[in-house]
Amino acid sequence: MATIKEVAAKTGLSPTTVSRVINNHPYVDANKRQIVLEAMEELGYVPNSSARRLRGQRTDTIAVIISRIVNPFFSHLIDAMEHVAAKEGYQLILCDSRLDKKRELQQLDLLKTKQVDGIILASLQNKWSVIEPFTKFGPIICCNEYDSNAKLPMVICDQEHGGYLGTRHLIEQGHKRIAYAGGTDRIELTRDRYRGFERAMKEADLAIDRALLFPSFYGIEDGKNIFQQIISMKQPPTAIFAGGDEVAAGIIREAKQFQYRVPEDLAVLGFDNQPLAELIDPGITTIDQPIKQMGTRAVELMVEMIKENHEVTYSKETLPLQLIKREST
Amino acid sequence: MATIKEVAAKTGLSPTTVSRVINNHPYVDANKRQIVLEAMEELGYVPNSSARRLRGQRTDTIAVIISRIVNPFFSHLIDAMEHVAAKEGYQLILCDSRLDKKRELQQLDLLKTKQVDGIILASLQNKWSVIEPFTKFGPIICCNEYDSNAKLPMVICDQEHGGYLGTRHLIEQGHKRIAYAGGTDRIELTRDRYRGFERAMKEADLAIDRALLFPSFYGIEDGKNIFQQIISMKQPPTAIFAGGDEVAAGIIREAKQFQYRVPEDLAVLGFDNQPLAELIDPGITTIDQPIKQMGTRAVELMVEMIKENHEVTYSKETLPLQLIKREST
DNA sequence: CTGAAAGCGCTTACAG
DNA sequence: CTGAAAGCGCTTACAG
Repeated sequence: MATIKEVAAKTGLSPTTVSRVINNHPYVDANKRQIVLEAMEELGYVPNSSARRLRGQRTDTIAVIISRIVNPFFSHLIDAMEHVAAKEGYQLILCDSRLDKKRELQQLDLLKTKQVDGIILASLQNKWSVIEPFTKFGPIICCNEYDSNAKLPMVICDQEHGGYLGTRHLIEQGHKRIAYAGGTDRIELTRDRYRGFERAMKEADLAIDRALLFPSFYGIEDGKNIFQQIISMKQPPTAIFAGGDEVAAGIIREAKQFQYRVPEDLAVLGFDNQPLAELIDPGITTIDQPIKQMGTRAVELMVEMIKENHEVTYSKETLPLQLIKREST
Repeated sequence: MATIKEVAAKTGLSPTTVSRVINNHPYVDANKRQIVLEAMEELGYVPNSSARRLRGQRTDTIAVIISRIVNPFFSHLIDAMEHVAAKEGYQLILCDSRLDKKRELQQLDLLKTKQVDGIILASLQNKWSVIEPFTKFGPIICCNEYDSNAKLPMVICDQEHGGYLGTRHLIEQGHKRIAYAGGTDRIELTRDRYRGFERAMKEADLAIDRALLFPSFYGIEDGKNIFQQIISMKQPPTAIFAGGDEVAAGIIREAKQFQYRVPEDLAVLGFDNQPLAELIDPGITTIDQPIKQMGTRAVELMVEMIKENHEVTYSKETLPLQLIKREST
């Protein structure tokens, strides 16, 4: 690759001037600017990004940490984020923690090693006390998942309300034995959702049967397993609130396989409003998360922080969740 | 951030020795090694990656260019690739071209700007003549999509055979009026699939009605639109071979909405064997692509090329495709 | 408007 | 086994 020196040599100008042209500085003679531009073109010159980063102390790159790229929720979030990032002149680096604490830690190191200007945590594996030391090295914000101990800016959804909305809907449909498969304590997001579930149940004077609480799972296979457990219960639930549409879809699929009618024999409620929810039969009643808005806002906030050299302090933007009624309930 | 100099100062050793410890060189006194390690720990030292890259002329990073991350095909491909890359000590950068030539070109520039050691093209927007000049700057390989003019290593699937397999299956089910919605000429991959369709039709002495050929589309909405077109035909097809499972799912969804029975009134065949294909009702008969194997192999090949300083020459590994029979045909 | 010089933080021959 | 020096390719005060 040609270097700035070669461009300088070819034009008879100094590297400084060439650099000024590259960086669009004012105060470069229009004529000389033209000459430099042509020389760069001819030599196929492109600035070496490592050198720029080393010298300029910025990378124009943002890392996003998620926990599972094959989850459509995350791929749509990434899609939305990338869109804004590109518009703002930033590159996005996708980091998949695969729910692994050590991997997340390695990915946070990108900030220390100066590979990125900031990190958006769309999932959260480590505790705040572990993450906190990294905030010294650049902006970190939460988007989607969160930890209320964390002194970080957050762009999140009102999960408690989501849990409440879904549960109340099931109750309104006449259900009294309601299973909950969103998990109760893995992370704060699931805890808050569960609190919404609790609130709705309490409001309706319904008891929560601990036998009907399932850990939070992600995939289709998990949904199938949950149905298998339900089918073998002496007192099965009449409705189930799943932790995500994929889980809901797995439950429905397996239910149909075993000649259960949805929603008559078992009502199923999802979460996320993924494209999938509308595709399967019956369509999944679900809680819509404003993914695009959340991703967009998180990147905007991050760019702002990087540019303004914001220090990282607590702030919280909460977006609303809404119920989408379909045929599975 | 602490620098190598500070570590050196703290230990009373030279930066050279510290560097040797960082890079696990032999010939460092075991004792001193220990001292350096402790100092790094205490200072929270992490090497600046831009400096390393600039000096070492390598990034240990590979870019993968895809055309649409929300396509489950690509998110699963990325997932498989990331898995191997991490194991081999490489970082993966996800580049979404969004089917845009200019964006793809910018992403190819990552090689020139030395941000990555190599590029895996999982989709292809530009012609070979446009891509060719970039091969001077580092290894580029094709994975999934391809261009047979390209003098590049490729890891691909036998698309012609896939098109043939699916079509023959529909013919065996007794269909004679078969629609094809995989596109006929956008890219070589779709062209080859279409050639398989043609071969099967010809073998069975069936005519291809041009009115039943649809461009290649991607999403659920496209599937719905296709069904709308079919429903308004005087001589509608009895079966349709879609370009992907999402399109097939869209067709099926819309068909059911209009009281069409699948497969009795319209048989639908997909492509990819995405999780979706098994979830919806009826399950989608589809052509399975060995995504994991393809992604794994591509990264292995790339790592090999980077390490061995392979020059980029033509080579081709073709993986087999197979028919998965479900209820939609 | 322009250029010489210093320096970002590393690693790699080279010499010992 | 160890260190001084050069240099990777840029950009940014500084001086003019």
